[in-house]
Amino acid sequence: MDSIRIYFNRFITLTNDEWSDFEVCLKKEIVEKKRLILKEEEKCDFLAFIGEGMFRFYYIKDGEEKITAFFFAGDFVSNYRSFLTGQPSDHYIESMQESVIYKIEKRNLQALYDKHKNIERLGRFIAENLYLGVASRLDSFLFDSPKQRYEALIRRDSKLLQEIPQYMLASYLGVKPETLSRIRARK
Amino acid sequence: MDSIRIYFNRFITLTNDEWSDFEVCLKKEIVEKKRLILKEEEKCDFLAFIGEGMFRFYYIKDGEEKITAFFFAGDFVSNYRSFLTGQPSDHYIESMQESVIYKIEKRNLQALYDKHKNIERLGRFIAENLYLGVASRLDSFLFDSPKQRYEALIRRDSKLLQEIPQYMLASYLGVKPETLSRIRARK
DNA sequence: ACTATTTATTGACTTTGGTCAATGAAAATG
DNA sequence: CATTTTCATTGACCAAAGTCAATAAATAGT
Repeated sequence: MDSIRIYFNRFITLTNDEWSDFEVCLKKEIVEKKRLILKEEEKCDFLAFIGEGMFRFYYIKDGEEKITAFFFAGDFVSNYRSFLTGQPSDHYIESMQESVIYKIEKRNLQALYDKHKNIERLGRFIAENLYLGVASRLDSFLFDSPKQRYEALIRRDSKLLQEIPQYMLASYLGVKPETLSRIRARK
Repeated sequence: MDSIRIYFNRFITLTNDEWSDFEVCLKKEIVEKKRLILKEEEKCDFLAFIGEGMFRFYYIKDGEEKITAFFFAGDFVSNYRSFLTGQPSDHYIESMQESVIYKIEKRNLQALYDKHKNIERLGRFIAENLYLGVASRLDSFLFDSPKQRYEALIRRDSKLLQEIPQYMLASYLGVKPETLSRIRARK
């Protein structure tokens, strides 16, 4: 469990006191491949820190799976919108490999926010970080072509290319599998 | 100045003590129409609370203005990415009407974060709120057509339609003015 | 190793939004 | 109020992504 503590130093260094309070709220779970950890209509009452593995965050529109995001080791996976607002999720979260996650429930996190100023700050850092992620993804959609998005993706995140089937990448890029195949062909 | 305090109750109720510390950091500015409050390449070291007026947040690509967001009374306007990361802005922020803003500088806000737990929390709420905004905008781009985006826009935000010229709305929706005109025509 | 299933590619055609240009309408300016 | 400039609309054409369908390649299951 202590191995995941270092991940948090990216955001903030917690004292031993703060960390031990935090740690008792973390529930470790082993998740098999292709398991849903959140279903549509469910309220998302947790953040899950990914120790190992990866997840996809998708919803279904007109019978088709639309992938909004992927999450990897070191990320928090959650439907953050549902988590924040209490509204039911419009997305599914599915493991793409056998994974290890550490869940923290909303009510526990809120208690920690109340108790420790530093954890309140950690919560801010997490929100700010998620903001930056989604903002830069929005940017790539706003005014780049699918081809540019694909090229930016392989430049930044070659990990994605190796582990994720192409039709899922296509969905993530907002195009059809045929189109992604053609983008790759003309090069 | 007190009139803007009530806006904050949307996020959190500050004590008189917290508020007075906050208030002294707010610098009121009257901004004429079509004034840039942030230029490209500048570091954005402030959040500006909008008391009156509206702003557009845009950048220039291939000589064309691309509008990423609009901000209205009650919003915080800023290049939040630049504010958080310290990187120079890739966007401009321009007033679209004569406006009244209350600026708070990053270093002052950080001092307030340190001093008052409640303001630290306010900072979290602001980040969470901005996250929700950009996430729902990303959603509309991910898998809706321009036509669906336009219709969603007029359903939610008819204010936009009245005050904003159509070619700016087009840019905001990610299409050319001609296309938006045609979308409106076929109905 | 063989089979069934899933995933990726390719072709022909359609749809949609972009481009360029002309025209009309509205708003700003003097 | 007249003129200029900006903004919105429309048409003809183009380019890019979607659709539908066939086939090939890769993967999983037995």
